[in-house]
Amino acid sequence: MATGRTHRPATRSRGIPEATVARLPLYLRALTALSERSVPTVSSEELAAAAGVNSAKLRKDFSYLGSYGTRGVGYDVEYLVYQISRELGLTQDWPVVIVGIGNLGAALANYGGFASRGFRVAALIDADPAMAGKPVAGIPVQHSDDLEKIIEDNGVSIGVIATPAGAAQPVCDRLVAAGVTSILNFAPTVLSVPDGVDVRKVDLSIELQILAFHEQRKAGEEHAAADGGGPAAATRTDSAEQGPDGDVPAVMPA
Amino acid sequence: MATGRTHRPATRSRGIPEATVARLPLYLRALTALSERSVPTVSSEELAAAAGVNSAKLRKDFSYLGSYGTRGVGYDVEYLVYQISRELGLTQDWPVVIVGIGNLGAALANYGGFASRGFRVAALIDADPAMAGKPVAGIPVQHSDDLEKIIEDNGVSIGVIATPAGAAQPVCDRLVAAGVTSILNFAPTVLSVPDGVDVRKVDLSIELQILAFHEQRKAGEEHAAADGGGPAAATRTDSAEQGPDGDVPAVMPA
DNA sequence: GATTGTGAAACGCTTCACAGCT
DNA sequence: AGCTGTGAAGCGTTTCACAATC
Repeated sequence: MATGRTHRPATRSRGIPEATVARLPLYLRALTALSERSVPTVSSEELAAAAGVNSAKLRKDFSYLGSYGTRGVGYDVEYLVYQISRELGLTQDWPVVIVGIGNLGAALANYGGFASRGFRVAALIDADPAMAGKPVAGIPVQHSDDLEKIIEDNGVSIGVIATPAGAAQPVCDRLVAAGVTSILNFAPTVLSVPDGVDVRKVDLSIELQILAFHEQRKAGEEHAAADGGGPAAATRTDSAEQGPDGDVPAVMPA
Repeated sequence: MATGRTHRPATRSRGIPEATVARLPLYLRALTALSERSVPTVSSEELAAAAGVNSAKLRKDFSYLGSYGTRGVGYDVEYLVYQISRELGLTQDWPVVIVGIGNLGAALANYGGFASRGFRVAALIDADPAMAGKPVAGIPVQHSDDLEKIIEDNGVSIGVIATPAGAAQPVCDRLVAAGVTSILNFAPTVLSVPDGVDVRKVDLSIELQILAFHEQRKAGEEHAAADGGGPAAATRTDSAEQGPDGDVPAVMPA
């Protein structure tokens, strides 16, 4: 029994808040860009602007990782890249399978951002026999009959589902049964998974609907725009938050 | 003058919390499925399970929209579908342009979830002259030289950016200059936009990195799994949250 | 008896503001 | 003088628990 916590108090893994975890990849991207330009150090202010968050939040986030900065100076770029990579588990190689090689699956297979972050597309899987053997992004597509074997042979623990909605749950079940414990779901369905499996989902249509909501509001609000006067109008909001990142990611501890 | 709030107290548009707005599409999807099966009413418990949230949250969410349920009975499915659609602005037609017709852009163009939700792909735009005229998802690709004209002619206010990272900001600037006020960004960059423009972003690699973080933790935690005994092990977590939905969407009021 | 709608408590995240270090 | 690291306050969200309603 040990601690006896049945449904986990909330997902804060070893003291790092989920909201912070969700931003680490953002910082990492900004830092990588700085690193490529051979910038040696950054202040929280500069890095925050590059990542699109505010500096107090960034400093608080980093404080959960440890004291990696130098007061009066800033953060060492290379050192931070390493620390964040390590924290995210990107110093190791993650074999990933993509199931469902339609337009989206192909796009994912071709996406450069994976390889550069420690993710390796170990296999592409599709249910269509006509696809079998056909190379996509230089990787031959394999038939879904062999899904279990592929997972086991490659030691895959992360699976990406890019199938139509109807196929997602069966595919998910097979992935999990074969040993996958993290799933990124692009199919517009709620997946049921056993305890210990994490699911994250990306739903393209949902994002558009949220935009439509705000867009609709704008149309019905032709006043605040006109009365503030002209001057401070077209200023860019460089450091504002954007997108579904100020997450409460709710990674399903399941 | 009016209220005099300069930088918006936080993005709660007309009393509906952002977190709630982000879940409305989820409820809508579940309700649509029930509607297709001709289910007349649902309880908060049932609908919550179908949407992957808990029922208290769902009831609270609906309470912001009004009192649309009947105590002792539940919610009328058709009525709720209508109310949520209206709230999200989906009863009107939203012309959308997709810029960058690579693998991802093509996948988006072919994605069925748009059309069924009031979104209409008004145009596909790409910078490659070789693509011009080529039909993708039945829509001929147009050259980006004509971007401004396309936006204006079609009255487009929502743009989707699926270009490489380097092209995203220039494309964004042109979209905004031409009148687009909501942007869904798939390029791995932070976009700067003027006030009044909303940006949401979807970053495939970030989602995987978050999964990797949790995956790494699992590997170093071989104890809670083994000692709880066998019985209650393989139970499905049907109603748990999943993915980046328990959002604080942080739609950039910009 | 069942189920909604909602105050109030609990929780986690963000922001402030400044002490502490270089 | 400059910038980090962080307690404490402020806010928004979730959850609880029960009165109101059918």
